[in-house]
Amino acid sequence: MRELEDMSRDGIPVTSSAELAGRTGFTSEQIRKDLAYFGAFGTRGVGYDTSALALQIRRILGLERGVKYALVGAGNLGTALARYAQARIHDVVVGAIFDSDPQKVGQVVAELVVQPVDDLAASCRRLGLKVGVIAVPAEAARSVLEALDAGGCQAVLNFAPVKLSRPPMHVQNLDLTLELESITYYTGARLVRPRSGVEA
Amino acid sequence: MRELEDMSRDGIPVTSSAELAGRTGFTSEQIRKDLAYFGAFGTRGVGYDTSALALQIRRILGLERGVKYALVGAGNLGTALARYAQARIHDVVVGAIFDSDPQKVGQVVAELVVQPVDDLAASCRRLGLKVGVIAVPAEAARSVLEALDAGGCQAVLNFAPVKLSRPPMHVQNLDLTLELESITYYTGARLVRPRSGVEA
DNA sequence: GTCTGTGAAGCGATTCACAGCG
DNA sequence: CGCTGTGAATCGCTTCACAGAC
Repeated sequence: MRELEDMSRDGIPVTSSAELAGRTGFTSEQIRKDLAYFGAFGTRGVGYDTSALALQIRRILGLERGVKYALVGAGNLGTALARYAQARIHDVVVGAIFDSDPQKVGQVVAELVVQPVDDLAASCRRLGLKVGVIAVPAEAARSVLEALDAGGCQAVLNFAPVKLSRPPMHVQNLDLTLELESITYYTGARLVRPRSGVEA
Repeated sequence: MRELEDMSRDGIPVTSSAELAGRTGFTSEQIRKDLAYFGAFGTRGVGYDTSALALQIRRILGLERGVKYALVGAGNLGTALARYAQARIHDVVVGAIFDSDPQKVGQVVAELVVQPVDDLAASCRRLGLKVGVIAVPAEAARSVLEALDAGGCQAVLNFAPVKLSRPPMHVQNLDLTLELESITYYTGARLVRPRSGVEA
């Protein structure tokens, strides 16, 4: 979607799955197959209309009407996420920020006043927030998830280093500490050798 | 590894793949298979020694001798990562922080003085840093990767919203904006319906 | 001729199922 | 008897290859 929008902005009206492949690192078949799950968006013998396809993907992702999410945790990571998103993305935007620390409540982060976590569920309902982002310590994560559920959130991105799950919600766990710890595996001096072709 | 260390700390000396499965959300076969790639660490009929297995995994990941990494970008995300890691993880630790902004250079973040990016390659070599973390804007990411390569880094975690790759380095791309944008897909009101069983 | 959309083949990863060992 | 370690079966995703549309 990003490449398509870049191309459209640069005045390139049409592209092919092969060109997109070159720009994204996926294969052309992969791109065609993925699109096929949702419909047929190209013209045989020609390719894809960059702006039209970008729009379709926006629609598929549900980004049409700018999504607002509940950001829980106004610590370092939470603040980074709020500012980051505010600066870079236009379609996904922080709708409200929450924190349990009375010191943080009332402060302004990314143009929003930090709310007490106790209001989380109620605020989500009132503002109609369907997406939550958890950026709190591991211990607090589970209860935050429950509050988001109670507030009617359907999708959650969890940055706390615990694997959370709560059907039928969609919970995406993104553990940065894990990421940092596993990357070291790819450091040259291997101390334990895998038995066969690992190395993915 | 984390569960094992928790259990060991809590005085649980032995566990089974089934118990680990329950605690982690993986299946027991998955756990056994994964371990099998690297050797045989359990005792049939008994299970695994929690502390011994944790140690083996540490060794496999190369976490034995605390890894230090080069953190490039002392912005919001970079700062969050530095403090985050400093507080939570003990085995993976920031070795040096770099930024291109003269205003930031010289400032202290997570007990380290921010260095100019121009010194990146040289500092990596001097300090023997093999892991790099990129937390700079998209435009600057590619040149940072090149500098890390020149500095002898072998594994890189890239937070900039561009897909980077540079064999034979191992580059892990972790695009938070992408993560934020895709999570919205799982929001109830689906506007485009997938053709078959998507929904992974 | 070009490039999409898609059945069919291929392949790696997960799951099954059980032999082997304590 | 319990639980690991592992070949075999299965599954689903990726790649191939080509018919169909322009």
